[in-house]
Amino acid sequence: MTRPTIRSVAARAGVSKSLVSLVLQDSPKVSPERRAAVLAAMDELGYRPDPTARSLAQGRTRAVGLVLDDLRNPWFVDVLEGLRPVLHEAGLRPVLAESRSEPEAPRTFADLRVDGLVVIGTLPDLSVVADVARSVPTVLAGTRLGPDDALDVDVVAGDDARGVGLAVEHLLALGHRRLAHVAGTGPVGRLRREAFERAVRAGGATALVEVGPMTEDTGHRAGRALLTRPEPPTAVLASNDAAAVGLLAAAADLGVDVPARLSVVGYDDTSIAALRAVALTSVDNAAHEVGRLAGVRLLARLEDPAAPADLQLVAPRLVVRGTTAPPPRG
Amino acid sequence: MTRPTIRSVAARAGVSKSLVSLVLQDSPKVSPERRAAVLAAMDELGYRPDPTARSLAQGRTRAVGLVLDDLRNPWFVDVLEGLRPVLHEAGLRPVLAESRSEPEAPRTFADLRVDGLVVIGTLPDLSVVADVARSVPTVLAGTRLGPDDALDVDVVAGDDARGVGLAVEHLLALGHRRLAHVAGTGPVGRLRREAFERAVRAGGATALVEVGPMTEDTGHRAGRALLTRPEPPTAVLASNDAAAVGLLAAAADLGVDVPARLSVVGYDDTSIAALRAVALTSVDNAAHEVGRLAGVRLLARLEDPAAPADLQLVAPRLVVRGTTAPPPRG
DNA sequence: CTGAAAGCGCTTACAG
DNA sequence: CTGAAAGCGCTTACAG
Repeated sequence: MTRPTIRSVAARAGVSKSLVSLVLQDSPKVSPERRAAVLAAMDELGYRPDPTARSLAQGRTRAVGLVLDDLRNPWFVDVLEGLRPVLHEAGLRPVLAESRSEPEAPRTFADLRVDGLVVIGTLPDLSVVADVARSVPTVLAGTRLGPDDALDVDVVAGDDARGVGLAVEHLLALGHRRLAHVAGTGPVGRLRREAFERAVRAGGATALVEVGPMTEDTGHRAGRALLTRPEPPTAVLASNDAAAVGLLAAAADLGVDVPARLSVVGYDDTSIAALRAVALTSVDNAAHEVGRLAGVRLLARLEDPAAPADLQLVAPRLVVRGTTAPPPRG
Repeated sequence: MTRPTIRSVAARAGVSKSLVSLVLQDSPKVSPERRAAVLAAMDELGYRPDPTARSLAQGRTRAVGLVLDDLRNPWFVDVLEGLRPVLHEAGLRPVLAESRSEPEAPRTFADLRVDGLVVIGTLPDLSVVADVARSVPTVLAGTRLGPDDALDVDVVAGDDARGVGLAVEHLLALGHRRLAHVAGTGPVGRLRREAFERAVRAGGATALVEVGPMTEDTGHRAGRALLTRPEPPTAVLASNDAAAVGLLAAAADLGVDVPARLSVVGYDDTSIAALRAVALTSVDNAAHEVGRLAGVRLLARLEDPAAPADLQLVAPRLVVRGTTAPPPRG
């Protein structure tokens, strides 16, 4: 009971092997009668084409490698959700890898002969990607290139300058005059930080900055540092939601009431922000849309590999919840 | 500038095509000198074997399909982390799919000719898996078979009866006498619920039960229902951490202090439980170990497809944090 | 230990 | 519209 092949289908339908192949490819050169006969034979035998053989013959796998740094970050999953339907519709099948546990993932994908590569979020090191991008069409989603990245690829990302601007404007409008930022590292961290300082300065307010990896722990540590200053800030913008949650914990530790005495804003609007017990005001970075556009971009790139690399920014949106309020009086 | 193949490598090394193939397979039949020559040629040409061609010739893909229901549930990611290294060491490459967004994933994997399949966590419907498991070696990780599942496959899961027992014993030891459980659906939900009722009864205490899908929302709703009863419980065990977080939110809404007036225990000990702002007492379901053992089980199954199906239970562990305490006096 | 040949299951020109 | 042939890049007996 070996698997049926085009050979057995052809025999059963009383046609040649290549006719079966043409039917598989929906070729218009096949008469309706023969097509019906072949389809019937396929059905009777339970035939399913072997993608391995097809890939070898066609020289393309119809697979797209998706690399993200950390499956635990729900933001990545949002991007994935926007991306997946686009690939699916194009008959491409996503294959996922987490670079944190498999740093060589982009190269592995290249060896697998994927048709394209999408890198989601900021990777600690882009050099492997730079290498692979020379032979595989590649799109970066939800991250930005740094000045040192020798990489000429399409990029789709949230407009961080605007997102930070929205958050700062919200806080300024509430009346805050001492604002702090827990900044992340990497190109995105730098962009957000610069936008923060620019926006706060433009509002004539004071900007404090703490820096660290975008984790709960960083937020907690930064929170303690900021809140024990002689003149603590009345509002903090975190580099992401995890850091914001750390800030909230630090405030709780120190008996600082949020939002009465401290306003906190997160970034990315992940599911953690929406938890009732957290209710974090956060910048929705349009992850879903970033994913969708990255997919569209990759398809365009597959069509026209020679087109110049493109940078596309998606407008973010501020989601106001329970952690922001006017500063305490006096 | 076409990719190098064994053909070009052979030409460069001055040997035959098949000799190159033998080197690729680490065959002991190759003389050290020739092997060195071939390896040098590969290196000079930057040769990487084509896995597509290899799969077609060998009739195996060395890929393992991993199906999970929801990438957002961090518990799944923990299982993945335990599983991945085992597969990696065996030269198998994991391919991930989320059944929530791709219900046909198991069948897709079968069409791709994966060598094996691991189903992680509870799927809403196992019928597709049952179908695929007939032709593809399959292991279920972190879920249990229901009485109606016509499926004869290996299962590796946390020992839910024991885990629930640990939680209930903890609460009884603290002095609680009115315990509630927010039960989930499916085989796992049923197991946990039965274990809860058994353990509470054995302790001579009163057991209340609310049922619903394992979400924050269910926890929130159940919390309101339980806490507004004439005689509310003093402790609640949730079916998972998400539901427990919903419970915490309901308690906060109603001004019920946790843990002074209500103890809450979660299940799975996900990263949410460990957040400082949550500090949830939870049952560590040994997700990592479940993943590891599922991998080991799959390898054994690939070795011996005829072996009888096996059920393996992993001992859970209670992680006590800040949401449990003795009941209020009086 | 080595080399020539057939084959894995499909697709792709190419001649009818 | 159809059929016979070659080829995708490997592996696998098989004869030397």
